[in-house]
Amino acid sequence: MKLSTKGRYAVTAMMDLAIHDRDGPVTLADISNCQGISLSYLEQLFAKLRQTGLVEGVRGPGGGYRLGKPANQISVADIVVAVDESIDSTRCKGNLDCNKGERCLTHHLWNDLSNRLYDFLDGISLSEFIKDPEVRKISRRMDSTASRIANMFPPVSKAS
Amino acid sequence: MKLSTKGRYAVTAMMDLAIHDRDGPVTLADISNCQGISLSYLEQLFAKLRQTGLVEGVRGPGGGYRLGKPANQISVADIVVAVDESIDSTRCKGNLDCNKGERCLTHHLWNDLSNRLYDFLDGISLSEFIKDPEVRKISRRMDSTASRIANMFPPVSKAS
DNA sequence: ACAATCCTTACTAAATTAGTAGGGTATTAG
DNA sequence: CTAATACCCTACTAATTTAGTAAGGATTGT
Repeated sequence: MKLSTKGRYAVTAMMDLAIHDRDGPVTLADISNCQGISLSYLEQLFAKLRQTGLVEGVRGPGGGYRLGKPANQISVADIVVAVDESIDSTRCKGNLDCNKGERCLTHHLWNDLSNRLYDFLDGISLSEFIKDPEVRKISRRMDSTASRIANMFPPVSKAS
Repeated sequence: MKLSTKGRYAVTAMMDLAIHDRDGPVTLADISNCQGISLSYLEQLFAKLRQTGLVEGVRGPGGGYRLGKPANQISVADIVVAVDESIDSTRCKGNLDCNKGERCLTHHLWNDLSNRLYDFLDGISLSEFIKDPEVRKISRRMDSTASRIANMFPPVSKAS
């Protein structure tokens, strides 16, 4: 388990997708504009997200990305793992005996913690965040302005 | 909140200190040997740990490091924050309006998550790990075999 | 056809992480 | 006192990761 800016970008981008899920696909250009990172870097991240089925690309005009699964089936851990390849937990594996085997228990402890952290993040789904009252408020305001646009690009059927 | 190998080194090192707290100070050389990282790098980490009062250096022959506070008053979050300076959460602050202010809510959401993560890690203290049954078992075995040696060479045995 | 958008690859620059080197300072056993 | 131990500090380097650039495809709605 590792958590860096890369993971943060991925998680916030996925939040964005979750919030606008009903309004049709979200373009990377929008996210790039919002988060202030380059389009290409986002494309790298989304390549991984797509490979793991977390997002689904929609090509052509009016296209973009949408969630690959329902928001309540996507956990924060899923996202972090998809983009932030995990840490190599032990260095003294096998060849080194770690001070006559006695001290290796700290690695066991770390694994313990790492698992707990994973479980914690795995218990938080994207859908939880949309329930946040403050988000609902803002989101509703958005809907009124965006729904007309959404009518021009109506909900595309799941062509897959 | 950020979590990298640096944080892992610090946390495992602190676990080591917590386990051997009764046996006197733990030397960086021992930890270096255990974790397979250089002494100098450890010294850099421990400089930060010392500055935040998480550890206490004991100089002279037989010296080393010990916990700066009782193990139950040191959380994993404390350690991670001490060595892994936190992520800069927002880029579009102030000058950039984040898509007319609408999309900035993802940053709010990230903060929300980040706080939850912090609280989670803050709720895990070092003393919890020592209670781990498997650790107690190994730790006890160590004590019995090493305590006599430890009495002759008070700090720790590094015989080979 | 055309433009919007995803998709892919290759390369580069900046930042961070990890490690080295070498000097110093405080402590204490003998 | 002296020497050994071990903390403390600064500066440098190498490796890795992060972030960005560039350029070109592929797909699809209008």
